[in-house]
Amino acid sequence: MELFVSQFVNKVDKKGRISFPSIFRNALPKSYKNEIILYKSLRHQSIEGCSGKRINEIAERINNLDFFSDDQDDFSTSVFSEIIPTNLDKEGRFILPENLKEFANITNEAKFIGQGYYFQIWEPTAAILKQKEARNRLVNNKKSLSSIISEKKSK
Amino acid sequence: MELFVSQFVNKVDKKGRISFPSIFRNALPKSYKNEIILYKSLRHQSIEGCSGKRINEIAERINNLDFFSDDQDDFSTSVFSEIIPTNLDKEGRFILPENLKEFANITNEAKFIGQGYYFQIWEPTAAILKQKEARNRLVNNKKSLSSIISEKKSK
DNA sequence: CTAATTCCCATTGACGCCCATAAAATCCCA
DNA sequence: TGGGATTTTATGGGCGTCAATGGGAATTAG
Repeated sequence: MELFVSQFVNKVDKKGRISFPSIFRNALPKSYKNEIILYKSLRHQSIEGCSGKRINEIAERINNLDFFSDDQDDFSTSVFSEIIPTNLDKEGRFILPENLKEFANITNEAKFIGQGYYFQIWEPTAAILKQKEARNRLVNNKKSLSSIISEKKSK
Repeated sequence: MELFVSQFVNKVDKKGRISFPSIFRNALPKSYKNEIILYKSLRHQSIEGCSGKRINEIAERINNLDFFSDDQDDFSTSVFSEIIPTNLDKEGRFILPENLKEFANITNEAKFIGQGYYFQIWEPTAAILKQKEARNRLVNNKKSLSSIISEKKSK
């Protein structure tokens, strides 16, 4: 499966449009081209997004939670009721919904951050802070990193 | 698996391109020919890189982390947003991204250093210093080297 | 009918594709 | 095995295409 990787700062134009980065477009599954799913991050003041295909996979995972658990209900509410399916135009742009822009403090520019199977959209300055923190945690935590990166582990 | 070995100094041209050494190209997996992944080294002021295949293997492990964990988000940011997938042209060259060049103080020339499963790209003068230090540490520490080698044998 | 959204066209700069050359490495045959 | 012939590699540069961006026209929604 293709991954969302790397990072890009793009501009929001007068009409509220912004280009979805080219290599992110290429990471969308063929059968879900031209569609992305947006939602508020549960952890940060930022927007998150993914392909329609991934939403279906998440639905499965949630469905596998205990049917009567609070988690199941909370996630159904938080995730499914809040997601915003969005279409890309022929130039690969989409309209950033006003309430999401406010939530993430985005005005003229936004930074796309690849997260593998999903992506995030940040106000550029806030994104830099977030990345520094993540990198620090990584450096101070080499042991757990190496267990992820090292060759023959897991599986 | 093929390894990245030996070292080469190549030139950065006006367009910012540089040749990926021929024997490094041959070390790329067939299904990931023409693609390399670049990122800032966590240890040094240098660039590191690997094949796309390796990144996909890491992605799988991260995706297997608890879906709701903070670690999952941290790792995704630190790994996926910081890597830069890059294509080789038909002559085996690629564009050295400006921010990575700055990070490693590279201007006209760069030194490729094979590290086995990955490689490094250094400003040539800095590379010489680094290699001397590494060699001195090894020579002053033969005992631990032999223990590394015999460990491998016993596997 | 007004406002929002999509379509279409234009511009600019970056990048990929192609061709060319010189030097180095490899081949090959007497 | 020596040395010329061929292939590969590193490098340079022209040019077409594509991505990001802007804005007018057309279309849809309410």
